[in-house]
Formats: sequence, C-alpha cells, structure tokens
Amino acid sequence: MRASNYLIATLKETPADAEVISHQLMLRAGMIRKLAAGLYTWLPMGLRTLRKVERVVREEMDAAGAQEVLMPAIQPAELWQESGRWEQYGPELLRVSDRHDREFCVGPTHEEVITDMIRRELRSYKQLPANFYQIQTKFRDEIRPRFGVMRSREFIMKDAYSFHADRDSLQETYDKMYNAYIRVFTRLGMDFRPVLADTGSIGGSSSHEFHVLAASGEDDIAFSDSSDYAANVELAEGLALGERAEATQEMHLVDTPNAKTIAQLVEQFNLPIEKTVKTLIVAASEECEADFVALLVRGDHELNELKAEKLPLVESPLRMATEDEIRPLLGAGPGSLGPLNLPIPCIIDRSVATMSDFGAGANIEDKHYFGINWDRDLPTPEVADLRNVVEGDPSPCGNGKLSIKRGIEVGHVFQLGSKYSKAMEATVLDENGKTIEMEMGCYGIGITRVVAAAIEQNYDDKGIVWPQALAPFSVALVPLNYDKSDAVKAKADELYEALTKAGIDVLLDDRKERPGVKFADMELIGIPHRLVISDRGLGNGTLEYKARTDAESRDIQVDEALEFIRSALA
RNA sequence: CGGAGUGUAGCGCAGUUUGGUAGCGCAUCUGGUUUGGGACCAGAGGGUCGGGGGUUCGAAUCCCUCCACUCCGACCA
Repeated sequence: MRASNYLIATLKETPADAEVISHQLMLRAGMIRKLAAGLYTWLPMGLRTLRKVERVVREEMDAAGAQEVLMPAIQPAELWQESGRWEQYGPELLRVSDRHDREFCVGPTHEEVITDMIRRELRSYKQLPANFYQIQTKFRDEIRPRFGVMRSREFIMKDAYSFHADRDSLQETYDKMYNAYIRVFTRLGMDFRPVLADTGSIGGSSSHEFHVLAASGEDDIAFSDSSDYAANVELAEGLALGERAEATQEMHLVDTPNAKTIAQLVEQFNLPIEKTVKTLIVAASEECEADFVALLVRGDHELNELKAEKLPLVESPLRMATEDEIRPLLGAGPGSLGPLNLPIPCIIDRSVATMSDFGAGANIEDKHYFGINWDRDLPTPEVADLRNVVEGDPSPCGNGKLSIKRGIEVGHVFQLGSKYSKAMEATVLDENGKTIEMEMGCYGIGITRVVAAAIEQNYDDKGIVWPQALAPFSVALVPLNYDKSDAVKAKADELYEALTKAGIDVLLDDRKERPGVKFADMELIGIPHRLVISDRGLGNGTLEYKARTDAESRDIQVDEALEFIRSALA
C-alpha cells in the first residue's frame, strides 16, 4: 500500500474523552472514530488489524472442526419468547419494531437463532456432534459503554455453538475449543490466562474465561502463587481463615451514635476491622418463611453477589433491602444491625464463623455489641461461602496463597447443557429411535475487544507496538526525499514491488512529509519493521533497518533487504 | 437510573464570574524557504458558540427547557 493513497489519520493530540491507553492510541493512530456512545467506525488502518484477528480465529475454528455460518443481526421476538429470554433480558436487549409492528431485537448473542436452525436441519444422532460458528456484529445496550471498543455497545464477536447427543461428546468438543482458544491467543501474541468462571444466568456445568492480563481490565482474577489455579473472583471459593480462638471478653452493649459505617466504628472504638461484622439484609426466596435474610461478612470483606444469590433462601437476582424495609423489621437502621435478636434467618460467611470477641450492630439504634462469641452469646448460624476472596487468602486448590490481578475478558467457553434445546425443542433421534434433547456448548471471542486488549499489553511512549500477527502492515518503507531523489524513488519502488510480490504487507510512505513526521506516524501506528531508504545510505549500498522494539537502527545491505525482512518475519 | 461535569472551527482549549462586532495552538489551503525525528515565514479558508424558547437596545455570556457526550456510583449498612 502506498501511503499517498491511504488514509493515515493520525492525531498529535489525545482526544479528551479517551480514558485508557488503548482507546487513546486507537484514536491517535487513526484506527477508529466514534460515531455515538459505544458506536465506532473502523478506519482502514484499524480494519486491517481487525481482519488479522478474524483470520487467526477463522483458521483455528476451521482447524477445530467448526463450520462457518452467518446469521442475521436482527432477530424475531418469537424466538426469544420461546426461550424465555424476551422477558428475562433487561434493557440491554435493543428491541425494535418493523413497519408491520412486528417485534424484533438486535442480537446480543445467537443461541436462539442457531438452535432454531439446528432443530430444522438436524434429525439424527448420526449428524452429531456438530459445531457452527460465525463472526458477527452484536449489540448490547450497555448501561455504560466506556474505554472505546473495549466496552462498546456494538461489537464484533466470534460465537460458536456445538450440539451433542450426550455429555461426553459435549466435554470432548469443549476441550477441543478450549485448546483452540489457547492457540488463538498464543498466535495473537497475548499474555493471557484461562480462568474458571461463573456460568452466569445461562446455567450449565463448566465454564472458562480467557483473560488478557492488564491493569485496565474490568475483572478481578485470583491466582494461586504455587499452582496453575486461576479463577474469576466472582467464582473463587473463599475458605475459612484459621481456627476460632477462645473467648476472652464478656459481651457488652456500647453506645455508638456516630458510627454508621464499619470505618467509623473502627476509628472511634479502636477495634481491629477483622473484629467487626457487616450485616446485609437481602430479599428472601419463596423457599424461605421470612421475607428477608441477613448475610454476615467480616468488616473488611465484600459480599459476593453471585455466591449469595445461589443460596436456596436468597432471592435471585439478589436484591438488597431498603432502609424503609429494614426499620420496621429490625427496629434499627443500617449501621446498627447485627446477628443478635434477629427475627429473620441468618447466614454467615466461613470467615465470620471463625471470629471471636467481635463487634456487631445490636439491632438497637446507635448501639453495638462488642465481645460477641458464637455458641456462647448466640448459636452459630448457617455457614456458607459468601464473600469475595482477597489477596493473601489460601488458594481453594489447596496450594499456596491467592494473588489478584486485573483481566480483560477476551474469550469465554461454556457448556450450556440442554437449556435451549429443551425450551425450543431441538431434538434428534438416538440409536434406539428415541427422541433426545441435544446437549449444547457455546464459545465466544470478542474480536473487537481483542484489538484493544492487545494494545493494552503492547505500547510505549511513542505509540502502539504491534505483535507481528496483528500489525496492520508488517513493514514500513520510509524513503527520504522520495519526490526529489530519483535514486531513492527507484530503489523504494523496487523494494515495494519485491516485498509486495513476496506476499508481505508493506506500507510505502511516499507522502511529501518531513522525515520526522513519517517516523513518528509509523511508530504511532506500531508497524513492527521499518526500512529507511535515503541517498546517504544508498551511496554506501545500505538501507537502515529498525524493529519497532529496537532502540537503535542498524545498516543492512540493499541487496539483502528482501531476505533480511523475510527472515525477520519468519 | 442517581450524582457530578462538559458542549465554542476537524482536534485540544480560552472567552461565560462582570452581556457590547468570537479568539489561541494544532490541523487544512496558497506562495516561498527548508528537508534524517512531529520545520519556518507570509497569507487564506473554516463557527446557526449543542437545539428551542425567554429577558434585554444588544446574549457564547443571564433565565427556562430539551438534547448529546464524559466521569463517578448503582450490595459493601
């Protein structure tokens, strides 16, 4: 490609509303432009990288035996009503009506459409297993789009869906896809980890997310420091912390008029935060005889919403009681709540069960009990894993301690089971001629997000530093005085032809710009290899080569340039 | 949805407090000089000051209203 005939839309200044580095650099390098909140146009330079991601994904999906299809972005409401998600899905689902007032949605995912296709096309277990994928634009009306294409509303996703006669077959394909994902992200040059994940509202048994490690990530990932264990904090099991110590204090009531929060309690009464308890009141499920349930976690811990709503007594989705609901029920407001004299069921976290001599609200306005001990002052309530794990916790795998890092979710594989095949009657006949519901798996990669995640891991003060597999161009040919020097022009054109003929993506910067401008642009765009052609070098029969990651350039022989680049790309 | 903030040239911003003919830097165009790390000189083009309504002799500026965008929050008592 000749730069004079290509949109090099670089910016010197950083647009004011770009927060994270990938968003800033994608704008500055002229890859994307914003159209509206969470909606982006991909300019030629950005699209080239996007296509590279797609290519790697396609190759690995094909190699793993998946077949490519393309389903509509717009989907009829009927299918969603059939699966029950028309009601279930909240405002994230963009619903539209056509001219006949028929309802549709802009697909945030395609389980319904693929299941519909499969139930029409597949009749026999002999056609299984089958795995179909597409690379499609999705739309999710995010509460708060941010970070450019990292969390946009419209985005491109590779989604695959597999169908099976039994669970073993599903597991087999799941493992195959898991390994394909490892190959994809490895080829893309990313620092990533597969981590145990929650199956979310879709349910199912097994699930892994693929996370790119980066400070700007929106998820917390827990790692063991001495094993391969890695899990999303949403899921990581919180173990009990040591044994319960003997009681050394008598329980006593204390006036705490100015302590409405744990922080204030700790500050005003010289109480270690590990000796305090937070009492959270949440709506109860129908199974529970009371309307509300109290959940207790240690003062310095956080309630894990997913763990809480999986408890039989707790309503799902989780709903916190309002102050107006709490006061008539307990006789005190938030800030003075605790486990003593509770008229509702109480469930405590494992780490709370091992506490002694601790402080908690008294369920009397502006009063707390200090020196509370289980089994002496009140019976130990039901114990469960309720909290988010924190740095330094023992690893659930039994080896070592947990550390916590931020991750960007770029892929997700999970086993759906028969949820959709059941709801939508996607069945085949088995070898006994009996009708069976198919087992399903589903596997996603955020194509557009991968581009942003790659930049989060690969940049310096000059701009993007693309891994080879993602670079929009592999080589930047930078002739100096292209418009004035016949020798430079001739050699540059010759090299451009030769490299292009060799199948290498090369950008010839034939713009009438000063050298500094060209260098700065090529570095901002992040092209991995640069060749400078100048009269000065040609006089000695040399070109100047610099890898994007090199600090200094070096001279190479003109005649060897093609071979040099070939081996650099190998 | 709650809170905060911002909308002025393609981008980054000043001007708004105290109403009086709309500015700066970058970018763009023309001419010239430059030419190995985001050049310099001279000139030029480009604005319904987010939209609508109001107050006023006069509104980017004051008032009302709508819209868009950004940030924080949306369990952590």
